[in-house]
Amino acid sequence: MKNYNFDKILPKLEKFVQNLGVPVVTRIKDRDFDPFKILIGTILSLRTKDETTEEAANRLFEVVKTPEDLIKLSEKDIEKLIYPVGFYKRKAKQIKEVAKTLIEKYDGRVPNDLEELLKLKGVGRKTANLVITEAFDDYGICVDTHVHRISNRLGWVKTKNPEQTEMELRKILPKKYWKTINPILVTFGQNICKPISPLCSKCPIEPLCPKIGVTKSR
DNA sequence: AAAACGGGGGC
DNA sequence: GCCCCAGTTTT
Repeated sequence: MKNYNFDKILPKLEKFVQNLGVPVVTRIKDRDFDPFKILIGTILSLRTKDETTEEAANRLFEVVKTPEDLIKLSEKDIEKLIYPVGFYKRKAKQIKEVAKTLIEKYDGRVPNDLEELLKLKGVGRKTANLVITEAFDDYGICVDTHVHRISNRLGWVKTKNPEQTEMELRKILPKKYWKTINPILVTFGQNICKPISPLCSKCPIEPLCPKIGVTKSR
């Protein structure tokens, strides 16, 4: 059995990011733990900065509380509400279609099921797993580019895309870390273990890191 | 000035 | 597997 050092690394990183002086990224602020708002907010957040997402989500949710509210709006109206986010035209179309599907197939509710979530337009593995962990407090592993990159650098996995990373982590990562690995590694990845020129000299787990694929500079 | 960026869809 | 998307920040 390979020694992944999860119990050495993850608790240490969790403490480290908590003491960084920046908020630990959760990607979900206060959405009243409403699965619908969490799902829609997550779609809006794709490839978009947190503050921008928040601005758009707050505007949208002032008007829209339920899938029924959302399908009443035209795509143009939705575009205006969510405007600052990237891909706003596509996202406006997607979230309206998601709302329609929720009403037609799921009685207006968000399913707590990975496969069902993945059927929704605009929902991929990252979004679906985030909804499962955040909205339902259930077991999922949300693999974004940070989790993917760092899992490879640390030698936990040897994969070339996030889906493969998720599948490998499902086999090797203790369940107690499934929910927290994303916020921990995202915050760590933004501040220390960056894609290019990572700050290894400031890294608390540097001695444990084989630095696979780490590029000092371009 | 390029490239990257907190993915996902369509092909 | 490859290409596109939209606007901002890094390099």
